[in-house]
Amino acid sequence: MTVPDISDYLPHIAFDSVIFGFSKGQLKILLMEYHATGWYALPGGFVGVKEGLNQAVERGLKERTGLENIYLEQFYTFGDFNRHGAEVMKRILEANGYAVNESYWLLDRFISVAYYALIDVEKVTLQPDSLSDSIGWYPIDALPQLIFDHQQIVTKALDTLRYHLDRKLIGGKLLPEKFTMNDLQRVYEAILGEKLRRTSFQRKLLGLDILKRHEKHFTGKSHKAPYLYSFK
Amino acid sequence: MTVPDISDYLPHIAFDSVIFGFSKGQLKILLMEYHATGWYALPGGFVGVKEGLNQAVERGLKERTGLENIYLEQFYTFGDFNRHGAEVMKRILEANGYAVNESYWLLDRFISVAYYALIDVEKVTLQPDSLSDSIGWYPIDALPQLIFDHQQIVTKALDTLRYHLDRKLIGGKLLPEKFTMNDLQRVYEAILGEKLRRTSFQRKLLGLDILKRHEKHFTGKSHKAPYLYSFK
DNA sequence: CCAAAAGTGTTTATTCTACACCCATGG
DNA sequence: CCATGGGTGTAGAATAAACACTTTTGG
Repeated sequence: MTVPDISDYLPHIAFDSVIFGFSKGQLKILLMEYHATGWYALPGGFVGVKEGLNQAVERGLKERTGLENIYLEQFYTFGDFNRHGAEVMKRILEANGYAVNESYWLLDRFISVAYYALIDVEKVTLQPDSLSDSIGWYPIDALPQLIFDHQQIVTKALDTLRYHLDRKLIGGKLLPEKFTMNDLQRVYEAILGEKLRRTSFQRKLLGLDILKRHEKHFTGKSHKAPYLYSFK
Repeated sequence: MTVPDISDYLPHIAFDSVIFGFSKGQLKILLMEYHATGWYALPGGFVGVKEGLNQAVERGLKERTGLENIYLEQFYTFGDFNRHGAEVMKRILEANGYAVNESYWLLDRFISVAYYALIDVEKVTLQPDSLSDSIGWYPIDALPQLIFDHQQIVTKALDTLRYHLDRKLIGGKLLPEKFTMNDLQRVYEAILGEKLRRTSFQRKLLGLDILKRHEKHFTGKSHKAPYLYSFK
């Protein structure tokens, strides 16, 4: 079995994606589980020699989720010398049946550009890569142990997401096109990790003048039907 | 004359620094002028094969300014495929007396991690690199034309600096240890590009409880002597 | 005593918060 | 007509802005 070839990619440069989704009231991210090792990692990839960095990340995201044109934001580049772990990567490759020698490129030191993405979980069709036997959603507050510095990357992604939440008005990117105010509030609460007051939240978001009100959404429950909203 | 050798550095990876300073009421940045070409560029460099990314940038900053332990913040990684310009780099190298062939590493495509730094201009001793005949301060609103995408990098650095100004309380990093409230206000005005109200500014900054008041500063002018302040 | 600039007090405006109240819905 | 959750009105609190006033300094 031949090992993946480097010649098409820039050496020492990688990207990692923290892909956020929201379901069952929880904020979750996508993780890959590597064959036979029980190790988890962020979905990532490499940059083609004639490919733009952002394009590479978009390509990687499409390969894993099938989605295009999704909200994507670069937030930090991790470049510590000791952030890689050659022995970890070697175990992963060997568990996949590759025989690698010490100079194999995947064992090298990598600088990784990290992005976070916000997607509607209903729209994705998950697709593992060749080294992983599964890809799935894990709640942000109950993640398995991650390889390398990926936990640190997740933490920084979450910090950045919270930081951007009120400034870039991105809360709705985790929901379908139309949603109720209560849906949106639960997204905000999951991201911020705290309860918000219903009336204040409603007033604040309506005051921003970024929501368009649509028809009412009848659930069959015995109470007033909420309006559906979308972002302008 | 031999050309610089790549073997000690990671290929295709660079960093660029937008080094801000404040003097004569203006916000300025450091630029290098390349020999014989009349071209200007941000000070930058490359990452040693066994060197951390942040350490590389700190090293580069020390080489150009003599300063250590300065405020430094990574803000974006530029990775478009067409951001480099091999013909520009070739002209620069040739103007320095290097004969380079088409496959020379400095002509390759680079991904560049950009940082901004805030320094006290009084503390620096400027030092050009081997390809430049000068390094100097240029007001942010009257920059010469820059090579590659360096103007875009500067613009994004300034956006980020404005964005961080109130959140990270970094205005004072551009001033000496002790300064008057008026000094600080002029820094804020230069960064934001707008006039601020004296009394509101004073109250706001004192209200943040981050300033320590010292002795009065007598200038010999016929008015009340202002207090000196430092950051806690 | 005057002009200039620094520092502070006070009033006003604005924004946020809390709570109350009313509305719609299905059982 | 009741319970439940959704939407809005309003009063109070907190914050921010605007303006006036006082203080200090050297000529």
